[in-house]
Amino acid sequence: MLSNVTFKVSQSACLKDPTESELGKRILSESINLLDEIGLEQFTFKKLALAMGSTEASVYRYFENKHKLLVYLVNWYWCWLQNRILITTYNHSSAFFKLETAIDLLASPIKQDDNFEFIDEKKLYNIIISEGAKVYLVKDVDAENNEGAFLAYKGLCSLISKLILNINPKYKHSHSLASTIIETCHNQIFFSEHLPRLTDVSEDDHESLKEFVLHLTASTIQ
Amino acid sequence: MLSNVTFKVSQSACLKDPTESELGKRILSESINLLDEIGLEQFTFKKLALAMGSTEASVYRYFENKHKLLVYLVNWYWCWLQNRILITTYNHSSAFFKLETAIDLLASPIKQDDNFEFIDEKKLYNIIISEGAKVYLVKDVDAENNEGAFLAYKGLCSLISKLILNINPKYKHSHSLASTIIETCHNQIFFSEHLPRLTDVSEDDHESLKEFVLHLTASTIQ
Amino acid sequence: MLSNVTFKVSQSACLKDPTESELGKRILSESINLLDEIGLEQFTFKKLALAMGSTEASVYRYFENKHKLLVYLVNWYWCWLQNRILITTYNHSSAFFKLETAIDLLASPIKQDDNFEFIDEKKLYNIIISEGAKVYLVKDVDAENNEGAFLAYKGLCSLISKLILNINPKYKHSHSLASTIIETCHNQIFFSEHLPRLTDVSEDDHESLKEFVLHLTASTIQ
Amino acid sequence: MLSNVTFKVSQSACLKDPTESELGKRILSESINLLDEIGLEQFTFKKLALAMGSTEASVYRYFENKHKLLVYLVNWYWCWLQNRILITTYNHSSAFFKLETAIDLLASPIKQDDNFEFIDEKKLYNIIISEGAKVYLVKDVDAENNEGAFLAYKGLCSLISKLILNINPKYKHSHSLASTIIETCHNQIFFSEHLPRLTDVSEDDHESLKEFVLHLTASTIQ
DNA sequence: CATGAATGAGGCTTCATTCAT
DNA sequence: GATGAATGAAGCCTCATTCAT
Repeated sequence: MLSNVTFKVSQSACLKDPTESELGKRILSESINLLDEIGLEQFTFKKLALAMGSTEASVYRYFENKHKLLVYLVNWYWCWLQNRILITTYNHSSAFFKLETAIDLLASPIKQDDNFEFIDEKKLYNIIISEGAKVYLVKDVDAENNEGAFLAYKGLCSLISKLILNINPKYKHSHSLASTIIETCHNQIFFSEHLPRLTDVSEDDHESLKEFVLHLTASTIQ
Repeated sequence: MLSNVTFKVSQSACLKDPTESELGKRILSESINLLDEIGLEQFTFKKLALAMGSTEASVYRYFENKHKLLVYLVNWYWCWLQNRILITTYNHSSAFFKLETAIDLLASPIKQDDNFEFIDEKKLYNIIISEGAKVYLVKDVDAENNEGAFLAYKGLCSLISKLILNINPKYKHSHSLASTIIETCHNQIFFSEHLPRLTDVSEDDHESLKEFVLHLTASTIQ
Repeated sequence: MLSNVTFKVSQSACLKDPTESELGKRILSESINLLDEIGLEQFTFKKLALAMGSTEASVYRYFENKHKLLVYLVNWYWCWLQNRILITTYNHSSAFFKLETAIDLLASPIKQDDNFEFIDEKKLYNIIISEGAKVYLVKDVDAENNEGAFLAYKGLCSLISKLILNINPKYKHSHSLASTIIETCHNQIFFSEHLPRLTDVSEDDHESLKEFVLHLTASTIQ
Repeated sequence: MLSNVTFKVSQSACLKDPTESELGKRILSESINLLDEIGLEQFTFKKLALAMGSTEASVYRYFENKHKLLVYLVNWYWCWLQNRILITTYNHSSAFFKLETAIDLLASPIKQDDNFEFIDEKKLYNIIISEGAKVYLVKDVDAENNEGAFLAYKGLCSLISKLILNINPKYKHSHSLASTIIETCHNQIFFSEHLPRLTDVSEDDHESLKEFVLHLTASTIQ
């Protein structure tokens, strides 16, 4: 069954694979709850450990620091999304349909996925929207990049870029457009929830967001 | 003289207007240096005070915390930009030219402006690109919004939105497109410097960035 | 009055001169109590702050870490001793008497000195004996040496070395003998208290220690 | 064969004889490497386990803590040295030659000894010089003494003391002189490497060190 | 016997802030 | 108004140790 396809998140973000132990999975699920609730700035391993009924030291066995933990979660999302796009478009040949599917998935909350019962997809989507950009907006982005922290993002971007080029092989800015599509989907949702005067999208109106991004994309590629 | 047009940054971000004292101006100029150098996460009032040859207590007279200081600086940029767009397009009637001018200004480093000798515009532009989004990607964005922290961003967005509507009064997503233009300009520069596989723009190739954004904008509006 | 002669301990060991504030003096006197009581390994700034009724943060304003604090105290001793030797031998011309005086002072507990009411000289002497060598027996001894951490020891050693050369200008190992005298005095007291089979000196029998060291010194120089 | 003479290090320092298993020998050899490299303060069982490719728990089966491990290594040195002195002087009758041999061995790096291929003698000698005193300069020296932690040092001291008394049976401070000889040899080497103004011995000039100590010893005994 | 996982405790350090001058 | 000193709280991290296999 295709939906059973699984994936490995880059191990560079963690010291020990959290999906391979009960404690590790609890770290993931509780950190998603806590990040969603209090945000990255207020999030600490001490609070996480308290919420989990464990200790900071135990968390440190899995993740060097909270930034690495966020990198892991965001990578999980990027991997999951790329996977989803591939699965959903598997039997289709229309490049346009594939691109539409990608935008659809980007603009909608993560579908609950029973393969990952330790991930609350709705909350993780909120984290992506509110904290996602912070994985790269840091001073040592270059060092982290060298460690492969953004390979999944690049993979996703490359996938979308190829769909764009399938539609119009002569389009010059396929990578830029791909990353713009990704960032815009998340940004516009954030704005719709918190700064409505920066968007025309209403809160939870994912259809409208999709329409905006799809029209922008289609127009740009011609 | 038009170039003498000045502006007031929203006072909600600061306890005391930093432009009205020598110390205040030194806080602004040194914090720009330091933020550019070490980034927001590593930036503290202690380090700032040390760099200034002053004390933390003195900084606290002007800004409640480092986040408010960043809000002040980013607001300064938004005000300055809106101002620049207005000045540069003052004598022109073409809506398209005006929009092109806005994109040009967004995609280029801030021009050194002798009215603000305490601002190093090149460094501030770097800060906008690397740290700008962090002013709103916080848990208490709604509270800050109520205090008016983002009025300047909304003003800028509204200005661009109107230019869009001047060109095509029927376009449905003028605000979304406006904020997308703004965010994309900054994002693509960041990617060009740190994550080149997410963009087609080369480092410092502002012309190429402009071309991408302008084409995207024009295509989208029709 | 000669006995009023004072001195400044090298400031490289501290961030802020502890003798110039009440808090600083309390740090010195309480750290002497605590180091004497529990030893360097068990000593922490947290315990010191607790004993002082203050906070770790306050201690950190004066000393970077416990090692620097020990360096300060040991330097204080070396300065005090050199001073004492100079004062006590001021009016004398016999080099041999001077050397005898130096050994006498090295082999005896520090005399209570009213110029430094915040120093418990008896306890500081215990610290010198038990912890003194640890100021240089560390991996970054070379870096600390460059910062001048051992200038006072070198000064003391140089003083004794000169006394040796006054007695026998042809003696080849005056510096080695000087440092041997210093270290031996402290070592033998430690052994007399804890490992009596390594010494012939009985506990608190400073006369016997003096006799041993003086005889060794005199014989060696001839 | 005399050179095959072996010895047992006091078992009080360890929970399980490290020389009787492969893992135990690797603990010894890797801890010598690591102590030489980073010093006792920075040394932890975690780092040791990492360097060995083993786990902290495994190390704990052999040694209670890093201090006990150091005690073991230093005792090994003391036993080895006493052994060496005995072997080297076995066929000789001159007490003076024997004392000279002892000083020679104390003042020189440990000779590589093929009976102990898991001991890097050069590095162990460095550890003795830099960390040796720390085995007794601790608060619970008396308790450790009762457990027999310093029997080997006392044995070595007693041996040298007897050589001294062989030369001059009336000398009053043979134990003090013996411990002074031992400590001075190590101290002067440390000074020659790190604090040259405290010694006349040049780095690696073991001949000069021997000359100094031998002259001091001979003069003192008469 | 050896190991991998987990943890309680505490170390060191800095932050953000207040107080007194 | 500006500053220097002090501090409470908390962050981040590591250590030493135990447990279960």
